[in-house]
Amino acid sequence: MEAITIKDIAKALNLSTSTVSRALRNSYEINPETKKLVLEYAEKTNYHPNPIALSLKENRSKAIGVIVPEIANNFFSQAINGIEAVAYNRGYHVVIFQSHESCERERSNIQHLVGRKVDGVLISLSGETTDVSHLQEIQNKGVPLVIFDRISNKIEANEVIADNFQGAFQATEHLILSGRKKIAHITSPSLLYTTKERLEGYKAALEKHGIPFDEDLVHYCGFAPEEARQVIFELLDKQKPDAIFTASDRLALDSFAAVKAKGINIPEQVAFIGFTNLQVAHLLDPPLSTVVQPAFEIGRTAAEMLLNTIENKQSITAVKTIKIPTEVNLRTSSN
Amino acid sequence: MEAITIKDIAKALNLSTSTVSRALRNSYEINPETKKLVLEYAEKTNYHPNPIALSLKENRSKAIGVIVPEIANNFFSQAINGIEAVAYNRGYHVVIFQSHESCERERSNIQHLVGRKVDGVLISLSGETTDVSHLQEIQNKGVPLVIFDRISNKIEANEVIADNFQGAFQATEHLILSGRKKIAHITSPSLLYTTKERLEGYKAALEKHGIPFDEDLVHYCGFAPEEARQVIFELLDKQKPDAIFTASDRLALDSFAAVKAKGINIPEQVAFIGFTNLQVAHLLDPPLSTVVQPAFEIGRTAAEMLLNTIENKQSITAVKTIKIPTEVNLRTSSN
DNA sequence: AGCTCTTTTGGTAACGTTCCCGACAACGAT
DNA sequence: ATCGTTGTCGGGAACGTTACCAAAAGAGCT
Repeated sequence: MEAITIKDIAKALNLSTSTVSRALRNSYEINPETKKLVLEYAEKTNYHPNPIALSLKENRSKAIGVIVPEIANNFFSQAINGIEAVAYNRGYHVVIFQSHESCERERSNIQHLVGRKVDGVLISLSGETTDVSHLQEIQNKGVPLVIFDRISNKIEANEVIADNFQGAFQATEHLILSGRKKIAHITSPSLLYTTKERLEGYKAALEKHGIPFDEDLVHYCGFAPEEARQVIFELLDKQKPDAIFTASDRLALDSFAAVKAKGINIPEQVAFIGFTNLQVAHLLDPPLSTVVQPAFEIGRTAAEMLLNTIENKQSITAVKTIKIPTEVNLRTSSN
Repeated sequence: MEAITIKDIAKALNLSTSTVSRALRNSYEINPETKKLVLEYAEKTNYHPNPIALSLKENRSKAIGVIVPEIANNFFSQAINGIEAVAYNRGYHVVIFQSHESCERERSNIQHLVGRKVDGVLISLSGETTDVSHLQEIQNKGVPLVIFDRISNKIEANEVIADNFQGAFQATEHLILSGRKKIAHITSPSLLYTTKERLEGYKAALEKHGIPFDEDLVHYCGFAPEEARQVIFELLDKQKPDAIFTASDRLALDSFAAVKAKGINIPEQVAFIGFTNLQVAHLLDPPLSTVVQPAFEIGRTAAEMLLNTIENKQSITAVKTIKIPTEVNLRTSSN
């Protein structure tokens, strides 16, 4: 039950492999009758060209690679759906890998993808990644690359991001306008690009409304499961904020749960707003205000950018960054 | 900036390709000095063997393929994490594909995977898949295969599933014991294996407690976004159930939202329990009772099974089905 | 000296495909 | 009749790697 090859067809029809090859590609220099013969035989025997042999010869694969930290994260799975939507329409397969927030895994994934000659790579950096030499390397090799959401300023590449500053600014300003003064910000590791942008938005809103920035109200959380809980507990005991603004899907949930576990009323005692793509936000108790990133559209845009550079509709040298607006959904949790 | 090959090394060191190849594989029949020379040069030039060439030659790839309907579904992303955990430890890459509940996409993904010579395939069937000839085909070709969660009785293969019957039975019985009599069951398309099993569990619980089975209380929902909402609205108007038991992640959420949108109190007017792996169940309003599938463990078990057959620690012919217990988490929504 | 036996290396085919080059008719034009 | 042209086809190399079969040289033996 081995797969049939071009050689098998050639032998069966008493032709040469080159003739068969050309017949299958519908070359003009093949006799229509021969062509028909070959095509019919191929159809009958369920012939499929061996993509590996093709990749070896042509150094391409009609597939693009996607590396995200964690598909269980709503933002990323939605972004992937955006990516698949355009890739599929344009005839590309999408190969999905997770870095699990590990730089080593990320490097290994990159290795695997370029080794297998994907035509391009879409990546959102792991929370551990500071050194981006692996990206620089594939870029030097000429592999088209687009970084989305979690980008890095250590490398010049095509990028697609949400307007994190705007989202954070709006969220914070909303909390201020609803009368809150001690607004805590629970956020991701400080080296992430998104972390910085959101922090800036947060600061800018404070400044605009004359509220002094208090370092003790900002807490960076790693990816350990219990970390956010601890941080929130401590925060509620010591700084006693009257509002909490969290970055990231994961932190929003963990923090939300922690505040409730402490028996603190939302929004009466503490207002809450999260930077998250949770689809159940409106079903929570109380319904959670969110800053939503246009995940699907980010994925779509990034994939379009990548495919355009792959197909040379877009020059590789002129890198650019596309910023997509975020959306604020106000619900009960923030008044 | 092209990748370096064995030929390049051979030329540079004035050796034959076969010698270089053997030196790199640390063959015993190579002079230690030559070996050292080659290894050092390879290290220096950052040589990596071309996996495509290897696959072409050896018909394998040290990668396994996973096909799931939708990674945005918690159950599947958790299962994938289980799969990756064992695959990574055993030196395999995991290539993830989504069928988006489309049989055609599923077939295309299968094609791509076997074409690219993955060493085995893990799959959970799309909601549309009735004809499993594509699976039969790859099984005939000798590609190791494990089906998990959404299995099919039209093909004999290694399978890993949750104990859907038990979960549904327990959920239904719990609703009965808490005094409910008109228990609706909102479930997935009837052709899915999980649908049938859960329905059987539901029926069995009814029967045990002498409640007649009412066909009108069972509703099958497709994958359209608004479908569950419509079904719930109609159900609440006509049959007026005093409890709802839903299958699947998606249906639990959509139904839950629909009931709330109708202004019906949970659990006072209608008790609610869902078959779901939602991580936020305890944060909902009211906290949602759930039957939880051991997603991670299902993935882990399936991957182990697959890798064992790949590495011939397990015979291909003796197929078996592993069933893993579900867990019931009772919360406010069901009293 | 002639023989076999190791040790170490090289050459080549093969995996499946495409592409370049050339071969060989048949044909019309000079 | 000779010459280019056109239409069809086959042969071979190449992509990067490994496996098999030789081959050469030296060592040790009778």
